[in-house]
This record gives sequence, structure tokens and C-alpha cells, in this order.
Amino acid sequence: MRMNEGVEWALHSCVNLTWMDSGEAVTAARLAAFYELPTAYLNKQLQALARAGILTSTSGPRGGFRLARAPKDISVLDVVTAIEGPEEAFRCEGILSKGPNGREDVDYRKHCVISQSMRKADLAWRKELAGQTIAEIAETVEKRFPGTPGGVRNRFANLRT
Amino acid sequence: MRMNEGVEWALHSCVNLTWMDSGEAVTAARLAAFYELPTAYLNKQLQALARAGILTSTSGPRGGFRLARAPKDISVLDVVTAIEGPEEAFRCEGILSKGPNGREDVDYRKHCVISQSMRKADLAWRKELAGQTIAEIAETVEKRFPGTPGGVRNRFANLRT
DNA sequence: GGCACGTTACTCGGATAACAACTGTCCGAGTCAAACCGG
DNA sequence: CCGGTTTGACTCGGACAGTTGTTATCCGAGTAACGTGCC
Repeated sequence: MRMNEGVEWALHSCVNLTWMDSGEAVTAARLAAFYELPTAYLNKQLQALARAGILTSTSGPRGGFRLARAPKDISVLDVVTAIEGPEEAFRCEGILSKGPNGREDVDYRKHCVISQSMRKADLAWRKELAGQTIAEIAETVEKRFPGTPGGVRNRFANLRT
Repeated sequence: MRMNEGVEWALHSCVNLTWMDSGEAVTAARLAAFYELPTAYLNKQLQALARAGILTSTSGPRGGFRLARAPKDISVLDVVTAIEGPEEAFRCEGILSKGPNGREDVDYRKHCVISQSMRKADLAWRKELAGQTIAEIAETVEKRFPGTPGGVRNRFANLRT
């Protein structure tokens, strides 16, 4: 049960985009170079964020990605879901239907006690992620390292893509 | 981020073992036949549970698996961890070390705000799983379907491996 | 000088390979039970 | 009849393939800016 590496990249990229002057797009190449990541693959993740409505993408010169809405309206769960997909980690295949008194027409994802238990944990996880926003993360970073926003803008400006 | 299928199998098998007369071992073949699962692969998962100290295994005739301790002392998290391993789903690779002011000697798994946020959610998930025991699950099933324990013992007895 | 147009370079986007992990299978080492043999 | 021994079958355990999902890469469609020429 490993989470996609792209989740970490996407979260960091979203936080970095928070600090850009609004209206200024950043290309996938620059976002990748920022952390020395593979450009094309990060682009793939950014596409997923764009499809999910978290980013907007612009083609051509001066194009790139920018946040589609205010950072306070983007939860960590939004980003995770955009990359990982909406389905939960635990897969109830309903093996009870093969057991004694098992029925094919029963949705064991809803009725199986074990499935319920796992779902409960999954909901707790999602709730925690939904309670955190990109804005809060950016704020916390700014408090601990006040020079960060400027440093990030500076790096993007001087990056040799 | 998909969880191993073996987690579902392992949980159901543990609950079924709860209902066996203590001291009576059940072979991997029977546990697998119960839900029409691939025997050898389930055996692999049961081995993991044995390594984790959740089950004890016995070789030879009349051998098989049995619970290593009381069901109330086996949490769902124990089973999940035995199959999936102890590491958390989100992998912080510490990409901040490649960014501006990044340091190689800093453990970003501890200091990165994003990593902390993901870890917080992971802990909530684990806490939820740790709060559920195999005994509680078995109890809930017994309350809803009182005939289950007897039915399970019966099926194991009559199973043509 | 201003505007329209063609060119050009740049960017995303999806289609395509390489790799790793999960899934599934097989056969051997060890073990326990039963059968057998001798006393 | 009883105990020790041998045999044999049974079970787990780890080593070995097949399949799916993740990681990485490449090239084309579209686009916006720029330069050019015309009015």
C-alpha cells in the first residue's frame, strides 16, 4: 500500500504556486526543476490536478499552471484524491458471498462488518486530510521560515530550464 | 494506493479462527477453501501473520494455524501491519532538500510541514484501526447473525479440501 | 505609425515503453501420526 | 499385549513465474507572442 510519489510533488507544487503573483503561470518544466524532478512525469500529475479543477493550464508561450481557486479552498484531500483517485485503499471484494449463507445479490461493501471497520478508518483519514488546506500549510511555512515566499519566487525567476 | 488483497483474507480468516475450539488448528487449505481463495497465496499471508506473532503454525498431520493470543488482544491494525508492513502510505522523499536552502542533513520526514500533515492523517487512520479488535468484530457478527460460529465450524468440518 | 498576417517557438496533452510490486504457483524440509514389528 | 521403530503422508515455508500498476519518456496538437509587411 504505497501512495503515488506524485502526491508529494503535487502538494509541494501547489504550495509553491500559492506564493506566485496571481495571474502568473509557472510551467511544468520550472516546477520540476525546482526540486530536480522528472519534468514529463510531474506534468502528468499536474494534468490530473487540472482535470480535478485544482489548477488551470495554459498552453503556448507564457503558459503553464496556476491555482484555479484560493488556497484556502484547496484541501490536502482534494490534491490526494486528484492524484490517487477517489476509491479507498481497502478493497472489499465481498468474499463473504463465497462463504456459507453467502449471497451474490448482497453488497458486502456495505454490510460486511470488516468492511465497515476499514471504511471507518478510511473516513477518519479522509476527514483529517480534508481539514487541512494548502493555505494553512503555506501559512505555517511562512511563520517558521519568513523568507520562503520570496525565495521561491526568486528561484523560479532565476531557474535555467 | 491499493491495499493488498491479502488484508481482507487475513481479517476474515482471523475472525473465523476465533470461532474454532481453542487448540484446534486449521490448515491453510481449509481456510482458503472456505472462501474459494487460492490456497498457496493465502498461505503466504498466514505466514506473515505467524511471523508477526498473531498466529502460531504447526507442521505435519493435524497441523495448521491457530490464534496465538486472545482475539481481544488482536487489533485490526496488527493484522494490517503484518500484511502491509509497518511503513506508512505516504512516502516523504524529502524533496525539499533539493530546493532552495535545502540541506541534505535534515530529516524532512520530521520537519517538512506537508509530511507532518500527511503523518497526522496516517496516525488518525492507525488509531482507528488500533481501536478495533478481532474479538469486537466477531462479537458484532454473532449479534447480527447468531448462527454464524456454529455454521463456520460446521463448514470447516465438512470441507472437502 | 498602426494594424493584419504569417511564422516561430513554446506549452500542454495524451500515447507509448521500462520498471517494480503485487498476485499466483510450485516443490522441498520438517513433522507428526499411524502402522508395523519385535519382545 | 505393549513399547519402540519405521514408514508415510501431511503441512508449512520459502523459492520461482505471470500479471497488473506505477514510473518515466517521447512526440504531436494547439496557442500565444513576435516579427514582418502592408496600409
